[in-house]
Amino acid sequence: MARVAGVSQATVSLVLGDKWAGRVSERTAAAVRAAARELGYRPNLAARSLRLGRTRTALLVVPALTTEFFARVYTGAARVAAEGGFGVVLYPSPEGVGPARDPFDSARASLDGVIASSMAADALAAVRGGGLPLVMLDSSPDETAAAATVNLDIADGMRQAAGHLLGLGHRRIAHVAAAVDTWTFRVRARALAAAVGAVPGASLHTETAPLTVDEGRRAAERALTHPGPRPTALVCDDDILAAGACKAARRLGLRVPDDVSVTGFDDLALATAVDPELTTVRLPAEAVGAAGMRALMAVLADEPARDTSLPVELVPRGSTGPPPR
Amino acid sequence: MARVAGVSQATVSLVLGDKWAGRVSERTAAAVRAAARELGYRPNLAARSLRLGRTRTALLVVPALTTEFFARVYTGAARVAAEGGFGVVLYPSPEGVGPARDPFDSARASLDGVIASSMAADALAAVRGGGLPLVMLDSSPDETAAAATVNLDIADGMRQAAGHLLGLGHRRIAHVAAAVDTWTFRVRARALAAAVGAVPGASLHTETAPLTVDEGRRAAERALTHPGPRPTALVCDDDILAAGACKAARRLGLRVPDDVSVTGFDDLALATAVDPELTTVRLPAEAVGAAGMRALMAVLADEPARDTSLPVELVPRGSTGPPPR
DNA sequence: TTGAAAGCGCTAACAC
DNA sequence: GTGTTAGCGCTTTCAA
Repeated sequence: MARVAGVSQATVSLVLGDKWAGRVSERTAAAVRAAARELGYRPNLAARSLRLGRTRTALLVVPALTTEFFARVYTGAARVAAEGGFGVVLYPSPEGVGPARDPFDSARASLDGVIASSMAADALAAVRGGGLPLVMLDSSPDETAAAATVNLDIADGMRQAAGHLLGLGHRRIAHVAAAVDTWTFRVRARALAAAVGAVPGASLHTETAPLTVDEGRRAAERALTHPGPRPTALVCDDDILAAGACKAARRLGLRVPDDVSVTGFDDLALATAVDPELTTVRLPAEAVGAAGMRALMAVLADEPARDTSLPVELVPRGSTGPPPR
Repeated sequence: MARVAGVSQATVSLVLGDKWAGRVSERTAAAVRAAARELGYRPNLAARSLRLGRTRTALLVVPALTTEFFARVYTGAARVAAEGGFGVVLYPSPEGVGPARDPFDSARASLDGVIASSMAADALAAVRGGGLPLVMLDSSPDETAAAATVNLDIADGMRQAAGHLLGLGHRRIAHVAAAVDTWTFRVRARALAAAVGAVPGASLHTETAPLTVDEGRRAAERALTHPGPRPTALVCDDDILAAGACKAARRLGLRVPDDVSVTGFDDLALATAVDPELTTVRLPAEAVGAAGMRALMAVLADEPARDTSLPVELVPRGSTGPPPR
């Protein structure tokens, strides 16, 4: 552009790169900017990346975007990235995008770093060995390969949910657990077991289900029709399962929360779309994405990226109440 | 890489680019591939883009990903893109990602083309004038700026929904309409009015609401408490609004579908998460994204990209039934 | 304060 | 069949 528009060539780079401290006269700088605006000039990113060897682009590895939770993680990451002049490309693992087996190929960009959810474990193998800085989301804090981790205080969230139910007087509790072998769900199971185990006379039964409404319903039906006294509370590993659990209860002629209480996890839009609204543990999804991106940018800038832990919060709503009788 | 690993340099390009028809010996080709695998060689995309002047990257402009519908559109587009060696970057307009006002900047990539939802109209202004091939999704078919359009037969969907209710005997119908001034919603209103108007004795009342559960509930409450005989069916512009409408009915002590029928639009996961499950019009979101990407790739290849229209389908479920008495 | 020149890694035309 | 070469648009010394 420059060569035509005004004065020089390298000068343009300096001006547009805000690196003209005392190297370019105010006059020429202004001229350059004017010309740039006039021509609608956009520096060629490919050339810049080639020259710099950095792309200012991060890869976000998530298990399918169609889960609102990860869509929100993306949103948070993208916001922070944009503020820092970075971009984010997505690698939705298996089910989502089909045959794009290679993350470095699926994203048509060279990458500076990777942010990965622990739930996309299978895709992680491919990412490892890329030699790129890696930030792990919601994973075991002693994750070794990661340059930094962003964690949610999942255990505390589950303690809050359990405490809420136990405080209401529930003693027979069933866990509708996600059939996903991942740190975050293992923590939920462990924290719930610990909380229930600490209360004399309280008992816990577990059913597992893939993360769909229908499977959640089936698992909840199993829990509610299991031989022996019926549980009075269903603790579900996420809101999707909880929605299924509510349907199960209703199918069995039970009212929520009068006959059985139900709790979820995540606080998706779904939680307030169902009736009664779900008591659930709110996970700050956007904050997770934002913190992940911030951590990655810090690592890339050789700043110390300390591990982050984000608090979570129980949101009591209509799906829980005292046990019957 | 090549220079070190085996024989030459340009040869590598030919082999890895699958352009060695009768120009490279089978032996050397094999050698190159072996070396590439050994070194874990990845061609530098930035350099390739720079050389080629094309990036094999498309921009998808959507209004916020956190709507499951657009997450699915993205998934479909990404799948087709990956199959064709393309990439997709996202530009979620306003609310989603904050200050990334410039789509060409927000996506840290140079772009070959743009796929835009008509619902992201505000962002479109920025995209226009980029001089890039543009594919419009779910927009007015006589959209001029677009090189191709992918449409849903929204009008037919609404006719099916209206026909379903009218066939069940409903005559007092209320439209819970999206407060979004966009082609797709204007079509819904028009098609519904036409269908109801064609039946003697049938009447239509309209309330509008922003696309949230809560606003849907409020609008439905207004519709159900409006002076005069109560509507027996609520036709909602999407599933989110329909979920709100169900809550409204229940708050007013009305049963769904015994006292009032409710229909949605989209067939999100939400539609089967609520109880009763929503009768709704299924929009093939992934197919929209896929068709959009296919059309864009065709345009970029100078192939004739004819406009596409995708059929939609009513899915009758538990939220509709005959009117009371 | 500005310009000239090199080179990032790749592809395509051309020479051998 | 294979190697040489030029050049994509940018940033960054280095000279002027």
